[in-house]
Amino acid sequence: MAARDYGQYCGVTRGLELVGERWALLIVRDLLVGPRRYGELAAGLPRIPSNILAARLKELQAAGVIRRVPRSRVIIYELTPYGRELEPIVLALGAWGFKAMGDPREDQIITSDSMTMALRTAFRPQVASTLPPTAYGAHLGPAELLIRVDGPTLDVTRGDGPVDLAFSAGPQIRRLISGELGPDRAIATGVVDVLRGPADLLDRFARTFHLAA
Amino acid sequence: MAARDYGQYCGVTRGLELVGERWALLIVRDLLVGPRRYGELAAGLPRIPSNILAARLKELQAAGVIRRVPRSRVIIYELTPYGRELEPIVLALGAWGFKAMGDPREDQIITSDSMTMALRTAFRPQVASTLPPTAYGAHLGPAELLIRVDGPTLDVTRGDGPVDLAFSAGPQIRRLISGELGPDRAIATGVVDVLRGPADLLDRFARTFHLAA
DNA sequence: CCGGATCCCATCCGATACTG
DNA sequence: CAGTATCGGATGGGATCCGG
Repeated sequence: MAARDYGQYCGVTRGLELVGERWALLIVRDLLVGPRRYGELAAGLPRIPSNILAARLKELQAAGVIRRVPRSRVIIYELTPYGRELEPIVLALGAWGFKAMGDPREDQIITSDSMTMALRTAFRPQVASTLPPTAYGAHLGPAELLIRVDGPTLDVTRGDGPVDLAFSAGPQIRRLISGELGPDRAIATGVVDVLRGPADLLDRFARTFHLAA
Repeated sequence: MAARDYGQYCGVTRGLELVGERWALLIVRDLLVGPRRYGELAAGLPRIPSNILAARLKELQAAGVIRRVPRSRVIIYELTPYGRELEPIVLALGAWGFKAMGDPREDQIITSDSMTMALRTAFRPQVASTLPPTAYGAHLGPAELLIRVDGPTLDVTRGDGPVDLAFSAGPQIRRLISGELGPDRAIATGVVDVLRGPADLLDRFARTFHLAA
């Protein structure tokens, strides 16, 4: 343990010792969406070697950040209350990193958990409160998300359901979230493809989810 | 660059690519206190190898987080506005890590920059507003800090000056900040040693600086 | 000195293969 | 499905060296 330790008695160094290793905070990010099985985590982090995932899970468990729960023949990993306290930090880091996102590269993928957290980051509860409850079905690359906004509360789940507006988009949806592209231009340029429902609901979506770039 | 890249198009991964490397966020932490020279950074991060420090400075510079400023024969590193936006994240991570700090080990040191940031994390402006302006001189291991509280504003600098209360303490001061130890018991047990001024001002200090454990 | 660059070794990570 | 085992290459740690 002395090797990876920073040798300082300081809250920041302690925090980094617990979740500063490569991949660790991304595991936390995905677990913030919900409990996950080993294979689900591996699928959501496609480039993580399995030995690293196994090692991180053990370390995070030893650090009291996550818990390994055997549940009816399968093993589930979930955040402890202490681990859940990382949520504002992960969201803030996501908002900070969002500003440095350029255009997507060919080899960069979108996962449903990362998009879910991005939506939570971009969600503006006070704006949403002024708008009628709305359900969106977003097909974002391989992820199919059901986004339900009701007043100041947001609920994002995987899968399908009844929606007011269904659309598909690629990584370029960032430009809609950042306001770089208006909803109408997003549709005109093909960044967003409306599948079902009135296209002007995309404006409501863009006002509900916004992140500075 | 493809090696250390996470392969996802996501704000969190982007943020981690910029400041997620080992030591990077600690360099940011120290620069949040103020601009620093190479040697000052090296002194504040005693276990960092010089090649790593040099490499991180270049990477952070390329990432737009810090700036290298030649100033009258010496080179100064300082945060860019974008880098300064990391402050709430570093403070939040420090508060989170604070909860996982046990008792200090022999080989763990305290630096003045890390203590300065810890004080900023623990500072409670709304409490301080109700108290008279106060200057503290804190001798924390090798760090001598001049802590000036005036209403909701906090100013921490290195060095000496006129103070209302001067005290010295070691790493155990964490137990005072966390409330685990009351001011009187902190003095009685020798955790805090009052050097000058009325000892009851330590109570004011403890109310001004508090962090949950 | 200050601000690094270089070298060498230990450790960690990534890719793939394998197992209960 | 949930991990271990293994191995080459990348990265970090520590010491030393160099140019201004």
